[in-house]
Amino acid sequence: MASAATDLVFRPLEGQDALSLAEGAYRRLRDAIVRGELAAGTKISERGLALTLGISAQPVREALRRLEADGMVLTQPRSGTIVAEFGPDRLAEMGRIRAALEGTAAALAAERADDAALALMEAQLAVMRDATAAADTARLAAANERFHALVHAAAGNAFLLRSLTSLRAYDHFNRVRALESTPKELPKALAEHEGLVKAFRKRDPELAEERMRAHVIRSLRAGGVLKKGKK
Amino acid sequence: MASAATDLVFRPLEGQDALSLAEGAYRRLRDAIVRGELAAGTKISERGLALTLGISAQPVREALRRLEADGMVLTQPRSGTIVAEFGPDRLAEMGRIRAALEGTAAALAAERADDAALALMEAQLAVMRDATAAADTARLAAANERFHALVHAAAGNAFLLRSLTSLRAYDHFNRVRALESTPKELPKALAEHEGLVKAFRKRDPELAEERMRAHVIRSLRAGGVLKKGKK
DNA sequence: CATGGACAACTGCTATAGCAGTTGGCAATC
DNA sequence: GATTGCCAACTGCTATAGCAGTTGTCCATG
Repeated sequence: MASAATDLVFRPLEGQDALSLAEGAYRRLRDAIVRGELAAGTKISERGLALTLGISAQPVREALRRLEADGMVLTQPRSGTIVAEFGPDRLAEMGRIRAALEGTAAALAAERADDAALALMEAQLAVMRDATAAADTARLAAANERFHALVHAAAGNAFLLRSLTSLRAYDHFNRVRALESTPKELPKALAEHEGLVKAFRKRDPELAEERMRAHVIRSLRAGGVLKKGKK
Repeated sequence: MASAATDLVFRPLEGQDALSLAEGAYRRLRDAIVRGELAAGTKISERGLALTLGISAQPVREALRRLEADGMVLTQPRSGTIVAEFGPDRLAEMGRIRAALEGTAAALAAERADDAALALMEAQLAVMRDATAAADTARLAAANERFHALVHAAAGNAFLLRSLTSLRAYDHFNRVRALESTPKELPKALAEHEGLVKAFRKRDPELAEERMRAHVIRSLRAGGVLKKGKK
């Protein structure tokens, strides 16, 4: 019998297809997991998945190792790999980890971002102002993503970039929800982003770190990932 | 001609040898890099390294992917892999990232550590008290390592554990240095550890996070990784 | 001497095959 | 009926071979 994942219909990868098969398999699997198409506890077989995806077992294995590092699957050596669970507690953990790392990234960005990078951020701010005024949540979400990516790039640390990219996936659970939750949420987030860039302009790492941290935590609360009472 | 890494003599792996070849290759390479035996910019070939280690190319490749995630090597697709550089700036970055993640781990540990885990930590504290009194830096370093590992385990997050384990490797650059630097350093670190456990006992995540963060940052300053003036 | 251009020797990446543990069920035994 | 041992069908892991890009060198050409 083939793996339980065999039945799954994976959505094709959009955008550039020049990716390696391992990278493609990683993204497909990651997306399938966060979308709930692969329930927690589902057994995953390297061979079975390779058959489903129409590729060899090696790239699949590589993808699974990355997912394991991301905390999305658990591998028992010589036994099997299963999809990890994503209860509220775990999502809250990942959110707090992300807040800490985003804060560090902001601190580094405040020290290093050059004028070109800051200009790009401000360009995204302009887009976000428009989208906020128009209440265009889809456009806003995209601009928000690009803004944070610019900060990560400005930080200029490979480990940090990689970690934050991995953590971003967990955000899919509540991203749209957070933006649509409250009418007050949109302008509040915009103001925080603007304050962030001001901190960058002032070259104030500590201020930038604290603001980014607070921003992420508050947005997580708005999405219900973090409880109101707790830090 | 074989790779430049071929000449290297790798130290055998101590302890358990039941590890997978990929895991073994990862540790060997990581240690060789942090020890400076593989200079920055050194070209690494999957095949060449496999030949040197006497294993196949697949485990080597897997090790290199992990090292890339750790920020220790850079891989240009279809071109080559080289050892990354570790200037003072980069080490400072990694230290700040580690401080942030250790802080989050401490916060989670404060919420979840049960009596058994706390007892284990206090057992390590006792060892550290002895070692500090005897100025036995080697014993102290080992106990210190175990103590932090206990905190990471108590946090109970796979991603966090993996990340901190990776970051720990960077600490090799200055670990011994930090402990031997000042006579005042040892008792100071001990006091901080004790304060940390008290915060755990009080179930105060915010206090634990702040104390852990301050502890890591101060120890990094003692080792010269972070400048005195900066955060 | 400077300049392309092709070829050979790399590189990372993927496919196939087979090894060695682990697991679960079925049959023989108590 | 409960228990134990065994065997077949898995599992992740590793080895070998070959693909497809990239790179540098050497020779022909201007």
